[in-house]
Amino acid sequence: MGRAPCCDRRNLKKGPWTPDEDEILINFIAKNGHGNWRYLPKLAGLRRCGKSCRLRWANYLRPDIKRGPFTPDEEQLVIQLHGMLGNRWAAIAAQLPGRTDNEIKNLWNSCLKKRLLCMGIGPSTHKPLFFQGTKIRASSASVTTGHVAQCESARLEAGARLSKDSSFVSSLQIPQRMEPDYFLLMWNSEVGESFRKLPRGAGNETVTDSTISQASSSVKIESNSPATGTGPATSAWAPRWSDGPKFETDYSSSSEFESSSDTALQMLLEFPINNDMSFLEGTIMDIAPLLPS
DNA sequence: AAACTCAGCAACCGCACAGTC
DNA sequence: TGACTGTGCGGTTGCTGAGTT
Repeated sequence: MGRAPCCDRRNLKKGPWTPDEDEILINFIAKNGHGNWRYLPKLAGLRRCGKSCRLRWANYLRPDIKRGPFTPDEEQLVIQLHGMLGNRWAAIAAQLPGRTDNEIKNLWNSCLKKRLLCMGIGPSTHKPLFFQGTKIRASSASVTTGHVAQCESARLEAGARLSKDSSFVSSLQIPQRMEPDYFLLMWNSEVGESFRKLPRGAGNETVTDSTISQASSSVKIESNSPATGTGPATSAWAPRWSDGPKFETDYSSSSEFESSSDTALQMLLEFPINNDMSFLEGTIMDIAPLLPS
C-alpha cells in the first residue's frame, strides 16, 4: 500500500542547517512547542521536512544537550549499556543525560568499537574474539615486539585471569540471563583499575609514539575449527586462514597463559591516546569482512 | 603547497510501532 | 478491525577539517 511521505517533498531543502534556520526553529519551538512535527516546518516558515526538523532539534538544538567530548566515565557507561542493550541507542542515550542517541551511535562506531576490537573483545558480542582454538598469524617477525602481539597476549592473559578468578566474576552480580561483558570484567579488574587511574593529560601522549610505529605488520587470524553456523554472532566472527605466515602462536593451551607477564596492564597503559588505531590497520582490514553486518 | 587519507559528525532514509479514527 | 498517520529508531551516507605524504 505504501505510505504517504511525511511531508510534501517539493521545494524542500536538504543538507546542513544554516544558523538562520536554526534560529527560526528554536524561536518557533520556544513559542509554540513542537506539537506536530509534520506541520511545524510549514507553520514556522521552514522549507524543511518535519523529520529533519525533529532530528535537528533532538540532536543539536535542544537546550539540554551536553556538547563536548565524552568523559571516560561516559564511555565506560556506553560500553556497559551496549553490552546489556545492544544497538538500542535511544535506550542507551536515556541513561546519559544530555547525550543523544546519534551522538552515542557515532561514538560507538568511530571509537569504542575499534577500542574493543583492539582489546580482543567482539563489539557486538562483548566476548573475547577467537578466544578458544584460535591461532594468530603475522606476516612480519617484528610483530612479536609490536602492539598486535601485545594486544593478543594481553587479551588472553586477562581472559585467563578472569576465568580463574571465579569469585571475582561472581562478585559482579551479573544477572543469570545476561552474558558477562568481558570488557567490563577487564575494566573492573586490577588491570582496568590501573588503566582508569592513568592520567589522560598531554604528558602521556609520548607513550603512543613508540607503540604506533611498531605496528605496521598485518596479522592474519585463523580458527582451528571451521565455522559451522551461519549466525552473525558466531560464524561472522569466524577467522580465516591466510597464506604467508611468519610465525604462529597457538593459544589453545591454557598453560601458556601462566607464562605471560603483565602484558595486559602494559597493553592498557600503552593504549593510544586519541584513539589512534593505525597500528591495527592490518588486523582491522582482515577482520572487517568478517564483521556481522 | 598540493594531494590524499581518514576520523568525526551531522543529516538522511527507510522501517517499525503505537495511537487514532 | 484495519487503514492511516505521526513519531521514534537504527543504519547508512556524505561532508568537513585535521593530519599525513
